[in-house]
Amino acid sequence: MKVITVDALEWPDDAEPMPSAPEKTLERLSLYRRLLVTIVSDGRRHVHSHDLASLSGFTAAQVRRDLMVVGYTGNPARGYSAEGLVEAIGTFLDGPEPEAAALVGVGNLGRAILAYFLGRRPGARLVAAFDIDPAKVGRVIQGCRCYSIEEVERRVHDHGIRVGLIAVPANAAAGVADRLARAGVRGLLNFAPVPLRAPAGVYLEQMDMTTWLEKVACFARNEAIGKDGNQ
Amino acid sequence: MKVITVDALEWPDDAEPMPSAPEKTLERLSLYRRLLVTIVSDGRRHVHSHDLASLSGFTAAQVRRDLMVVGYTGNPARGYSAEGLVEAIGTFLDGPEPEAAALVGVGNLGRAILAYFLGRRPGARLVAAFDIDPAKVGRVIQGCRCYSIEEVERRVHDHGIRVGLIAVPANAAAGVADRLARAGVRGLLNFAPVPLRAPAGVYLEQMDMTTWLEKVACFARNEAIGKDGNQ
DNA sequence: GCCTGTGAAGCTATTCACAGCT
DNA sequence: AGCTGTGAATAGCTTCACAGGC
Repeated sequence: MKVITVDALEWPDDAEPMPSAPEKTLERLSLYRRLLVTIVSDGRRHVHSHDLASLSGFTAAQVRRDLMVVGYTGNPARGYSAEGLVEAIGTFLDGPEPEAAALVGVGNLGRAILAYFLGRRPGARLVAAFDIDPAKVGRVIQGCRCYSIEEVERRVHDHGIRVGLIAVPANAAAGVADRLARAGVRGLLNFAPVPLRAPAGVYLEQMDMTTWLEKVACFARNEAIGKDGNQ
Repeated sequence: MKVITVDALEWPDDAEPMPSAPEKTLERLSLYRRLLVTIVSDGRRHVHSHDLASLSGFTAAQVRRDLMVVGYTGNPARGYSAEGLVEAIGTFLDGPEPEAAALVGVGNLGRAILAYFLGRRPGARLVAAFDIDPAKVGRVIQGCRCYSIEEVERRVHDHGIRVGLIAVPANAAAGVADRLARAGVRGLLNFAPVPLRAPAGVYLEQMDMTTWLEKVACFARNEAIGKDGNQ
């Protein structure tokens, strides 16, 4: 539905209590937060939009726009409180508490993913991993307990998992996506090299490395310009 | 620079012999190609835009627009020749021959990346891997020979490598990006969990898993709608 | 003076809709 | 009847530019 008056401009009608924003904005917010965390741990108390801009590679205007959607308001003299912003972005992105997530497929890629998130504490915690290989079941791999895929429904329910990462071979991916969706997962990150059709009501993000590689190769070939790479 | 007449609309002025297109289009083309390859190997000779649409999850109009930029023209009765399209997209994306690419960092993630591309033949071939760990140097890992990072300049030059994949720890990433750029690489795919500033003239793609996870988590929390996930 | 917050303008991307072909 | 190719319309995103505050 269209928005009519200037002041109702904020969210499209259906009066959700909690926020939502353009995908791109969400992505940038996620990055700002991480930059801010390091700023805070460096002992700085305040940041200006152009600080975040130069750290992130976006423009200052863009940064301010993005911060508008989280509703955190700075101060012309001092800028934004770094800590305050981290918290504001946190409640915006994560809500009251970070989501629980599960990884399916503990092969090469799966282990790399676990290692990647080990020690980081993003807006989601990897609380369980699943695999069919009995040799992996029961072990703790990169700090994450591995269960049999057969337990997926029960554990998704018990842990309140709403996010699933798929890192299984191509031919198994669609089945896993379905099974996760049926178990109650609402968001999927697919690392398998096949395009998945998102089950109804679940948000699907495709991690398509082949596409990215080909895109970069294409730009590399044609006098690369774009994104940050100026000129 | 602006484009003036209707018929000059094709490419912005500076008369490059070879193509260029919006990033998003490139991404979709890459996917179409892979879908087409499986269509061809299933023995089908022709496809319609809506076939590609339903396989890829985009709209038929979108597919046709994208194919416009590669300049391949179909036929109202039969649609597009599947083989012809694969080839047309191939020459558009890859040019005369696929780019040579190098991976830096053969840890968990690096190995997973090698495994991922092993056997696939996308628009770039992984022809060399580099690491500082002497234990890895000289070995062949997932079908790819591993060299000392010290050889990077020489090998990049010798193999004509123009694409680099960075899979080193966060603190080493910026240095590696610089070194690759200085050695002549024109496109970078960064898997390290830090935002890199692209060296002048090189195209940089950030593989930011944390961002993606947080985005998916955010949508999962908020009655997920978006992308494909209908309703 | 330099910063934030934000309407308004400018771009880019997607979708519509239809002429032309078979 | 159903498809492609494509101008025109729409929607979405980013940048500009400036009012208002310290």
